[in-house]
This record gives sequence, C-alpha cells and structure tokens, in this order.
Amino acid sequence: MTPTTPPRPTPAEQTAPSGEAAAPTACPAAFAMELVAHKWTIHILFALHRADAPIRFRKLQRETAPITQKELTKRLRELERSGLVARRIFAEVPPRVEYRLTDLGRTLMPALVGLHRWAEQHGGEVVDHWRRAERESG
Amino acid sequence: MTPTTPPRPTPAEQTAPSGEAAAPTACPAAFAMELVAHKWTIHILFALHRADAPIRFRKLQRETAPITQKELTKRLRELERSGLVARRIFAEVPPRVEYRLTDLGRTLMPALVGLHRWAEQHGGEVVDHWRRAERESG
DNA sequence: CTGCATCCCCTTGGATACTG
DNA sequence: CAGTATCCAAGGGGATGCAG
Repeated sequence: MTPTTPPRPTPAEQTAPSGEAAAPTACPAAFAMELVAHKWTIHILFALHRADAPIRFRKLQRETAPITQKELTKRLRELERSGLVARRIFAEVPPRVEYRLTDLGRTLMPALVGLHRWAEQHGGEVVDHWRRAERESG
Repeated sequence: MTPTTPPRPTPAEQTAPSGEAAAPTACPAAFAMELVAHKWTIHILFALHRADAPIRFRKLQRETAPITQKELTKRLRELERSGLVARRIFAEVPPRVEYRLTDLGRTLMPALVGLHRWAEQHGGEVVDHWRRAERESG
C-alpha cells in the first residue's frame, strides 16, 4: 500500500529557472547574466566569435567539443531566442543551417574576451592553488 | 530471445566534471573558465566584491539569495580551493566564519564587472528579443 | 547526409532536518 | 550561526530514431 501521502514540500517555485527560463520576471540584467553564466554558452559564443562568419551546426559542434548535439541545440535555441545568435536555414540538399553572432551578440564579446584573458593569465595560479589544497587536505 | 544484454553503452566517462573537478587534466585556462562560468559563482564573487571586507556566511547567503546553503558551501569550498576566496574561522561561540576575496580573486573582478555592465546595458534588449520570440512562436 | 527530438540514466541542485 | 546529511525533482550526457 502506498499511504505515502507524498510530503510534497514545495514542488516547484523557482524565480529564475536556469534551463528554460520561461519569462524574465525580475531584473533583465540578472536574466542576461544567467544566460551567459552557463557552462557551454560561453564556449559556443567564443566559437562563433572566432569563426567571425556563418558557421554550420556540425562545425560548431566540433569547435565546442565535447558538447553534445542535444545541449548545443538547446543552447543555440536559447541564444537565438535572446537575440544573440541568428540562425539561417538553407532549403537545399544536403540541408544546411548556419549560425552567426548578431550585432547584439557582438556587444557581449569584449566582456567575454576579458574573462578569457583572465583565465589564460591566472589559470595556472588557480590550478596551482587547487593542487596545493589537494596535497594538504588529502 | 532474451533481449537482456543491457545496451550499457558508456556508463561514466567524463573528462571534466563541472561540479567537482577532480584534477585539471587539460588546459588551466579551461579549468578556470569552467570555475567562473557557473551560475552562482559569479553572484558569490560579486557579493564578496561589494562587501569589500570579510563577510560572514549568513550575510553572504543573504547577499546572494536565493542560493541554498548547500550550494553556497559547495561553491565557497571550490573557490577557496582555487585560491580566489579565503576563509577565516573564529574559535568562538557562537561560531563565526568570515570569507573574503584573495588578491588572486580580485584580479578576476574587472572582467566580471565588464560582464555585469553588459548585462545591465543590454539585458533589456535580450529580454525584449525573448518576449518577441515568445509571441511569434507561441 | 544533416540537424533535431526522444529515450534512459546518472549527476547536480533545491529544500528540509539535524548536529557541533 | 555554520555546516552536514538526506530526500527528491530537474538538468545534462549518451545513444537512437526520424524528418527534411
């Protein structure tokens, strides 16, 4: 028997679902930050930035490896919906779909490049600290 | 036929677990990026930046709401281990633990501020695009 | 042949209760 | 007050099937 009466504490009451944000209820800036502060989003945007030209899905996936197609699709939809990325479909055989940064998307790049620079400059220190802590604490 | 033979494709073989990166195998820069490109990490670092002084756990949680204690603890340990955040424990009652940015952590802030500025300047556009797509596609 | 949706499963993150 | 342990829903990875 299942007299369980599932506790069901507070099922679903999030303010900003990171995966599929329904509607930015609060601050737009926070919404934009959440969009960008995602593991794969930055990789994708950088790949598009480096390409500096329309790039096909498959190629994009290789550039952002080891991302999965599922995740890449998801994030591209999200970015497209946010106006940072544009998708162009060619009605031809074999099918071709190209992605590119929009003007709005390009405005993001300086900040992302800054982040990337920091990572390149201080990544070594971070890893060093990490390894040291690993040695000390076990 | 016994369809048993569970497909069992490739159970667990990840290269870079984002949650608890064991050891930065590849590029340190990539490791640092993954560390920063996390939903809560940026919020936490900004809170520490704004405080500009040692801040207690509870206070930090309020500043980074609606983060959970579990997540805050996890990310703080990660940041501490990476050398971006320092933790100081006071052996007193009631217990007190203070967190602060390290010098290394401060080097990150300019880049993060840049990101934040972008979010404040263009967050409106992002939300606008989002809403428009929502209206057009259903 | 390319891109996307679906399935299953494991990991991550949120919420609560409890201990030092 | 700080932190851990536990339960549970959701997110993300892998493989496959399908549509254009």
